[in-house]
Amino acid sequence: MPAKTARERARAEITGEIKEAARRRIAAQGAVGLSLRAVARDVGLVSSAVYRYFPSRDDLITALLVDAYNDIGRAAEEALAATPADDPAARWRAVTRAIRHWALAHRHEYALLYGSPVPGYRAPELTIGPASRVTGALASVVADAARAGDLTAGSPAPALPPALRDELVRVADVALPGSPPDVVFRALVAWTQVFGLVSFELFGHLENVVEDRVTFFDRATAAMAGFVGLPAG
Amino acid sequence: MPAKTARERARAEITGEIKEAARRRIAAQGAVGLSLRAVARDVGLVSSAVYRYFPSRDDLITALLVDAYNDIGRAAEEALAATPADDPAARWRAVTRAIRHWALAHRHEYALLYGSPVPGYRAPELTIGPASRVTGALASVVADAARAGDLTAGSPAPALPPALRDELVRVADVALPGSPPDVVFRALVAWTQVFGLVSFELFGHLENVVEDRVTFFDRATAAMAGFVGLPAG
DNA sequence: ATCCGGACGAGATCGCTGCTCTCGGGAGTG
DNA sequence: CACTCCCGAGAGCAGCGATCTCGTCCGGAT
Repeated sequence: MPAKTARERARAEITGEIKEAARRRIAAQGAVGLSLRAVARDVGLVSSAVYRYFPSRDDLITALLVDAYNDIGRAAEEALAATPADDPAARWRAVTRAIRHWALAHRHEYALLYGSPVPGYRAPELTIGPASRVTGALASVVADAARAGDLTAGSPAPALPPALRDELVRVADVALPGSPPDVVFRALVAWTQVFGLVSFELFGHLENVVEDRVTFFDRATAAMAGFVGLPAG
Repeated sequence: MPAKTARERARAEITGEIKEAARRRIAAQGAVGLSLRAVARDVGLVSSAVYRYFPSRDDLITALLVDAYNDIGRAAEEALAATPADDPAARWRAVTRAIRHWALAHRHEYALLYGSPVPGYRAPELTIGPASRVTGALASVVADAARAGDLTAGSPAPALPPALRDELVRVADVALPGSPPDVVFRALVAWTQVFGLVSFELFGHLENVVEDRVTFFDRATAAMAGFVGLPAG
């Protein structure tokens, strides 16, 4: 099957060059400032030629979006794989740290993924797979600990409303198999906290508030790990 | 001093019309799609005339940014004022609910404030005042409870590193007077959680995860109120 | 009452953008 | 060898932000 014709190879190569040039321009000026004509100039093409490879500017951005989701997802998964399985709190910190690290190294791509959505732009279905890789890495930390019976019982929370409870059971089925709704709930809260914190740091809302970002982030994620009930190894 | 000349009145009025038209267009298509020429057409001006009122498109956006910060800040403060002072947990929920409510009613303006910053655009100093109103409302809930000695002691956290501790003391001085560093730390974590959750909901990251957003949000903020140590009245 | 400076709106213009269409050449297929 | 189809170039369109010039008219000072 990989009997590629010369045409196919050339096409794949130029597609890659276009994406690479677009990535560089996004890193420099952000996604909203991405100019298809500038990308074309970078790769030595005339602007109309780029349309042979991407039907529109949005499709080019979508391709980069998928790549970025896979990239941060892979970073999270690698961090997970590199951390001993018997220390759930350390695993949580490792994954969240990997997320922050990737975000700092790819500010504009992170903004593309988790910042304001482009108005009128609806993320195609094919993005949800790659998008869930990061979340899956975070979820597996909690799910693994829950399955192993390692979670410390949280402070007794008031019972969740039945409707929400049912929803969380459904979430557990796909993302945190074996976790009770209460754990799913806490995991979701911690999940939003992580990205809220990273976004605040990247988008400048921590300016004049916290300067030692590394320490603060580590402490915050550790605290949220405690909130979820992940025991320190 | 308010002896406005006809010119000044006309100028203020047209400035307001331009901002109002721009607000409408932002509500419709978001800030990145804001076209100065379209705004000019809306108010019956030629595009170059708008430059008599705003030196550039960015300055127009900045004006709207300040208005939006003040708007969400006022919403938060009003929610605070309308809630009995003796129930810290309820006050926290009220303020966070007001934030979410405003965000849902002004999606694109919220995205302008808390989404991806416009690349190359540096928020002028004059935005930081209005920007801190929301944060101030949230902070005062915690600070008031702390001053009143109402905070339940959190689970014993490991001592904060001295450098971070000093920073948090400084933060307490300006935003949470009378609160110990540990409380400031928890408040900051809860703060990022609130905006992380709102942003995730607005930017579509809760799609296919949680559908009953209202209940989930209320439970999440209640849980974070507990995390901070705010007692239920 | 007159006069002059400054504010203001219109219009033209520049360089840029995303996107479409047409044309010509060359590579792969029969 | 002939045919098809892919691909790049180029021209062109409408729209954009921004600048400049040119009349006009308002308002305060003389």
